[in-house]
Formats: sequence, C-alpha cells, structure tokens
Amino acid sequence: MSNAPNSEHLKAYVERIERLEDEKRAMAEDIKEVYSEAKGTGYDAKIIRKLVSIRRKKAEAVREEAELLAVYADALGMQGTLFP
Amino acid sequence: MSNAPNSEHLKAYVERIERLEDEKRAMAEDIKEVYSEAKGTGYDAKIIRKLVSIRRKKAEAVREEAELLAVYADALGMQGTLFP
Amino acid sequence: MSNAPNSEHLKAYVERIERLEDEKRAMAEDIKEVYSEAKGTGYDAKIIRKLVSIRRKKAEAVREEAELLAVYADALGMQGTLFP
Amino acid sequence: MSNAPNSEHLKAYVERIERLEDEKRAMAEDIKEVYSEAKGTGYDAKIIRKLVSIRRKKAEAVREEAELLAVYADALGMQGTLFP
DNA sequence: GATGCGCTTTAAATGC
DNA sequence: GCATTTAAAGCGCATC
Repeated sequence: MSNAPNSEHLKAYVERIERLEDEKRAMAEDIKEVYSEAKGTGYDAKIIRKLVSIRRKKAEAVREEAELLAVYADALGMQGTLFP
Repeated sequence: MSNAPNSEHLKAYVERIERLEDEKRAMAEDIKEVYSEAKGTGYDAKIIRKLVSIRRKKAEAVREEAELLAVYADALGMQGTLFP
Repeated sequence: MSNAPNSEHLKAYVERIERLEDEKRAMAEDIKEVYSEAKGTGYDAKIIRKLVSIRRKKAEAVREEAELLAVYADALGMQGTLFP
Repeated sequence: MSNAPNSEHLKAYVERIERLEDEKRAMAEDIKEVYSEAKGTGYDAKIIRKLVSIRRKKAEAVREEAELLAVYADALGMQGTLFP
C-alpha cells in the first residue's frame, strides 16, 4: 500500500472537485438557457444581463454595509485605538 | 396588463437567473473548500489544481475526438447516397 | 531597412504600453501608500477598504442604471419587437 | 467635534483613494486602446501582449540580478570586519 | 523578523 | 470584439 502522491486520497479529492466543477458548469449552462429562453420570448438578453448586474451590485453593497457595521461593532470594543 | 420592462415575465427570468447564479457561486465555494481541506491534509492545492486541469484537458481532447469520429461516421453514412 | 515583426512600429506600441503600465503600477503604489498613511494615523485599513468597495459598487450600480435607461430609450424606437 | 467613523479625515482618505483608483482605471483603459490601435494597424494583440510580458519578465530578472549584486557587494564590504 | 497563508487583484485564455 | 472564466501574482496578516 502506498502513500505516493497519486494515492487514493488524492484521487478522491480530484474526483470531488471534478464533480463540483461539473455541477458548476451545469449551472452556467442553465443560466445560458434561461437567457436563450428569455430571448426566445422576445426579451433582450442584454437588458436582462444589466438588470441582473445592477441588482447584484446593489445586493453586494448592502451586504458589505452590514459587514462594515459588524466591523464597527468590533471597533467599539477597542475605542480609542481604532480612530485617532 | 402591462408589457413594461418590469413586467412579471421579466422579473421571473431575472429571479431564475439569480437563483442559478447563487447555486453556481455555492459550487465555486464548495470547490474552494475542497482545496482547503486537501491542503489541510497535507496536499499542495497548486498541484491538485494542475491535476484537475490536465485531466479536464484530456477529457476534452477525448470528447472532441469522439465528435470527430461522429463526423466521420456521418460522412460514411453519406457515402451510400453519394455513390449509389 | 525592415518591416519585420520587430519593426519600429511594433517597438513603439510595446513601449507605449510599457509606459502606461508603469504609470498604472505607480497609481497602485500610491493607493497603497494612502492606506499605509491612514493606518499610520490610526485608521483601520480594512474599514477604509470596505468603505471604498461599498461606494464603488453603489456608483457602478448607478452608472449601469443610467446605461439601462439609455438601452430602454433605444428600445422605445423599436417598440413591439423588444417586449412580447 | 467628532471622531466618528465618518469623520472628515476618513472621508479625505477615502476620496484620495477613489481619485487614485480612477486614474488607475484610466491607465488600464489607455492600455486597452493602444492594443486596439495596434490591432487596427495590423498587429496581433496577442503577440504584443506576449512581447510585453517577456520584456517585463526580463526586466524583473535583471533587476533581481542587480539586487543580488548589491547583496554580494554588502557581503564584500563586511569582509574587512569579519576577517581583520 | 521571517515564513506561510488566505485573499484580493491582475493577466491570460476561452467562448459567444 | 467583448465578456466571462481561470490561472498566477502580490499583498497584508498572523504566527512563530
């Protein structure tokens, strides 16, 4: 029995990653299909893409704001050292 | 009833895409976790990355070879019509 | 005199790009210095980083919204073809 | 007068960083334009990219060699103190 | 004060 | 030709 670099453990990791990558690719394909379908029913994919992008950026900004608050909360515990 | 840009249909498409993108992101995170876990058990993430990459390229080559065979097969099937 | 691939024209392009890349790198260094300076006066770089990120994302969302409006404006010219 | 997180000092830092990031982005755009221009006059952008990359790596190698020499020089200067 | 580590950023490649 | 995706680099951080 071997613990060589190409051992069973390594193989298992590689295969787990490959399965996950397959699923990720499948998701990407599904997304493309939705764009195609939307296009097929008369929508402009470009517009949908922009809408999705805008909404994502807004959501990210909101999420980061919440994180920022958490950081501030931490900072309150060390008041006087964080801000001059 | 409206066909305005923010119609229900459009909203439905946008939300379907957002759900799929969330799942896609989740897959990407899972992949990162597997790399971390592998690293935690002593493997070099960079090496696993290369392994995965090589295997993917080989698999692609095999798939393309199969496609090529399919093209040949088609061509052979056509022979009967080309040369009766 | 030669028009070989390594001609004067090509060299000129390469050098222009290199100069611009140098300036880009200089900007990146300046940014780092500002973070250092802020840190030196007692601010938490992490917080500033988040603030900058949040503001950038908001600004991007606003900019894309404006672009979206422009796309809609275009679409009005082809009303009936864009939305089903 | 306040030392609150959104103080004037903090705002000043954030704005300085944002200005610098704008300039950095502008540089990146300029670089893209040069590639486009080069392409427009018949050059392959991919090749120029490679050229630039190779030259950058060579320049880095030369710089590191110089650093190495400096280390050697220091070491030689120390010899007098190490072996009187 | 040096080393490793994760994260962000940047460069390169690919696909539509 | 553009936009996404992936690979690589650089950086700060945290630890010893």
